[in-house]
Amino acid sequence: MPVAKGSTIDPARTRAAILEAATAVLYERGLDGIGVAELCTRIGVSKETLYRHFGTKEGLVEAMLRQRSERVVQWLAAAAAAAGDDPRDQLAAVFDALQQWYDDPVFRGCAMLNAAAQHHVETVRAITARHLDRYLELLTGIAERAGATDPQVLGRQLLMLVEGATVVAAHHGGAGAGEHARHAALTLLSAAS
Amino acid sequence: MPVAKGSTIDPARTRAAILEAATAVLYERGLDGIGVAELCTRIGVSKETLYRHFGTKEGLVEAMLRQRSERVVQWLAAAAAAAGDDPRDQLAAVFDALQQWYDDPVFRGCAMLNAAAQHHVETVRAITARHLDRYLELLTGIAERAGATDPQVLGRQLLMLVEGATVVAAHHGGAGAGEHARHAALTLLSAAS
DNA sequence: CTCGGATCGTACCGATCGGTTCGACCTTGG
DNA sequence: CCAAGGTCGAACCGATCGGTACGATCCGAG
Repeated sequence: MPVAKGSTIDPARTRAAILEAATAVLYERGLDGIGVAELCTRIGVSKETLYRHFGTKEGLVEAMLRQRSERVVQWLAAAAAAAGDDPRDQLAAVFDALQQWYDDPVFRGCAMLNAAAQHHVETVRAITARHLDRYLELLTGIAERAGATDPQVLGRQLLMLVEGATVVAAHHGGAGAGEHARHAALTLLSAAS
Repeated sequence: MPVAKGSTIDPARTRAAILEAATAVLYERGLDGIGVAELCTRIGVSKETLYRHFGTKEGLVEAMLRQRSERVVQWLAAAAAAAGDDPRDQLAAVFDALQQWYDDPVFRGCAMLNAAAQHHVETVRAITARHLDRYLELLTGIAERAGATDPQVLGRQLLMLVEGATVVAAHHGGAGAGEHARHAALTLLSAAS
């Protein structure tokens, strides 16, 4: 479906639609795995329009990574919040949500880590670092509420489990990865409080 | 330093030297972050020589990933073996070795994972999967010798910790990552036996 | 009804890509 | 001492890259 014909009611809508469609394609093919020309035909938009909205391919990539990071973190936070007040339930809910993600046929690992692995550009690496920051914040919060002796350290260990589970799921098969990681996380949580 | 002048005593030596030098450059710059021409000048070899030995840039990448995977796994296995007979000591030694790696200024994450994140080629993904297999084998062996109830599951959880620690160290700062992961690993090992 | 702007499609740009070829050189084995 | 072959450096190839320019089209606001 073409993004728009002629003038669109709202240019911002066009930008959002491009971002949405480009995210899917770039995640599937890799940032350097598809050229701007083919990308444009795939998402049904002209190069001129894309470049007016994002200036540069890098600009598009950055906008997409920012949006994606935002969404993923909020999604996990929501899953935790929906699990009730018990920090253990919240932690379990995070890994259950991750397992859901791993089971998605289009799952190809963490988009931010994939991007940082290929683009050594500073802004991309900064977005990835910020992404891990927000993960860490979420997990440290759970550790604190669970009364961990050292919530900072436990949070970081849980972050490693989250990222490790994602890596293993992406490159070694995702079946049961979330469950195994959840079990390990709860063990660490028990031992640390 | 040029790899050789005129005919070399041993063409295999040339190939090994190219592999060695190319590995460092490609790891630093990313597989697609440098062209074959610049790569050749950087490592002091002509394109013709490189192409005769590896046929293709992909061929070079695959050879380099295979060698690298081999070395990393054997290095970790050696570190574990050198720690004595106690499985706990062996596990701790693995994470101490990892911390050493994280502290290396040229550390840029796991080369296999980085490669798999950008090249969707099947052979590259296969090398990465095989790499994780060997990691898993090492860790499961430790879990078995430690008398874990379910060595397969514990091995996979330890694999997640290893990969997670590497990801965090690469993208979020490596200080203390190995120690935190080691502590978590020993906690899991205790809880599982 | 007209005007301004968002869009399309296409052609085009210079640069770089991976890969090939060739003549000259050097070294080693016979 | 000479032939064989590994190597170099540079030229060269077609393809593709990210990015720009332009005329045509369409739509909404006045």
